[in-house]
Amino acid sequence: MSDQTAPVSLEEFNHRLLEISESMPKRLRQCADYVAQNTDRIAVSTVAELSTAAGVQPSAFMRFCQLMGFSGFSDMQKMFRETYALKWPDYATRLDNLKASGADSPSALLAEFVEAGRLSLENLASSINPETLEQAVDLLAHAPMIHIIGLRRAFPVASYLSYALEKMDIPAVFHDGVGKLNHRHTIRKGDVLIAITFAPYSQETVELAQYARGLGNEVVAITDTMTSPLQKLHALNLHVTEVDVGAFRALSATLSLAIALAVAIGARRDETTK
Amino acid sequence: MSDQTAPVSLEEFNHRLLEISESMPKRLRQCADYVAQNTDRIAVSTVAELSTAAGVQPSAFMRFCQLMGFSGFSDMQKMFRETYALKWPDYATRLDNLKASGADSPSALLAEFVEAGRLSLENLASSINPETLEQAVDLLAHAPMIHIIGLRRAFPVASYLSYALEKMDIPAVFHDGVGKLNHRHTIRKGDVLIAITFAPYSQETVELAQYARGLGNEVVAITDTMTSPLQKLHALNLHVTEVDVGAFRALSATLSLAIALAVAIGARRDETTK
DNA sequence: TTTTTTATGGAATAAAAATTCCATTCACAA
DNA sequence: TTGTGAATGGAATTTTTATTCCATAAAAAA
Repeated sequence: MSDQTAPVSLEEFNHRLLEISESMPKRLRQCADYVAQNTDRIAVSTVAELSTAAGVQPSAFMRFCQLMGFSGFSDMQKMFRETYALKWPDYATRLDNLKASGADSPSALLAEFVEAGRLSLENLASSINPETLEQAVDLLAHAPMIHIIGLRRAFPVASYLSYALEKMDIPAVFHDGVGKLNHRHTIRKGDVLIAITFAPYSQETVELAQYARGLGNEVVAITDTMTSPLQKLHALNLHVTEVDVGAFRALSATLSLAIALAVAIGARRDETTK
Repeated sequence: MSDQTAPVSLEEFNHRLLEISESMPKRLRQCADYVAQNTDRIAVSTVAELSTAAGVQPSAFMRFCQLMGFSGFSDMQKMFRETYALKWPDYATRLDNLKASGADSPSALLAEFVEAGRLSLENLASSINPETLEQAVDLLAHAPMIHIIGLRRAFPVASYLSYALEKMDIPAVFHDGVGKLNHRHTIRKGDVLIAITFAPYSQETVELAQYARGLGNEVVAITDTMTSPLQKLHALNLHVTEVDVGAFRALSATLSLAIALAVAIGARRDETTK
């Protein structure tokens, strides 16, 4: 079977997986990759299910189990079923555990950000107005070119938006501020600007929005309060409230909104080109 | 078998259990009691195991399953295996409202990303090992300089990390790849590199990590699977599994981890300078 | 007490799943 | 190109697990 003794814990399992997945042939590598991403499914699935999901034959999955040091699938599954009980205390308990490591330990802090993220996402789900979102998507899907600006704290959001649009082959200019170079002259009639900014509002972002508006272009704003300076410009406002942890925020909700916006634009454009 | 339709969720199951366990004969009551206390075992056990543990015959357990409204044990187990991973609570209703706007409307899409984000955060809370995180913070808090790299999809994470560290006056170099300029020579003895990359792993990130490791520097990796190439470098691995929506992911969990890491480093440094 | 209904245990059977085996394909070296 | 060994797919077989059935025991009703 195998020259090595079988892993008896998740750590050992992962270690072994890493060690040998490099040198595996194609099909077995597929198993390794699938297993690495879906470790939690092993305890509750059959070889047939797993092998199908991984895109291989049951017998190939079998060989994978043996390479991992187990006598077969059942043997491997046994390990997962046993260790599974330990990971089960539910989410609330787990958060408590993280926090328990000490009032200001890194894991307690992480737990707070996770909580804040969850709350922000819930807020987002209830506060976003489907019609406004719809309008924004419609506007952006028909724009010959989309311009994106977001600096400082909003920079990650802007860059992710650019990444997503680029992936979908949607023409977009990212006004990233590198070298203080200004790309404002790339804005043409009919183009739409996505401006992302949070208090304290960044000067450059507000100015670019004003400039675009001055040319008669539409502006979609992703911002945090109703009193944002972008409001005055009659920009189409997508309003996100993030829950802070101290002076920091995790941006979970803002990023989710951004990526949803991007994918929706992509989908809409596909429809209209058909 | 049963006049009633089978429960399709944990709530329904518990409700049913409560409702009928009163009127059950001795052995079946034993089953009900055992199941009420060990609900989590159902998905990963056989009838034989469960009936033994409950102190009854397999056939008795069988009858119990049927009384609960299932066609048999397999049918009941199926429900538990399916709900095993996804047991998100009742804000689901609000999401349903968003989805109601139409199957592929922007708000339905947003709802999916919100769900995915929440799941990812829950995964993060359970999969992060407090000790590993602690080690990473310790390492980074004592570094004379922190280097950060993360490109493509990981770029927003890297940039947010840089932003947060800068806000806290922690010396950091962001290897942002602008102009393909390479800042690798700024890495000095004792510096620590934070490398962020997800499949498909970006060449530049892996190379910088290898370079740093070659100089004898520590590397903290934020990555998605156990088979990441950074694993081989014996980097300190912080492992995040994001739930995808189609080909896209919202980065909620990764960003939360990043910001928690940054703030923890800041806090730790304040302590030690006192 | 006797009869009837209900519950129970355990063995027999059916179904499903794991595992093995072998013919075929593929990849590499000669 | 041809030969050789490794890798793969799929069907056959074995093992495990679920399910049914029925004889017996217990409880309830007559």
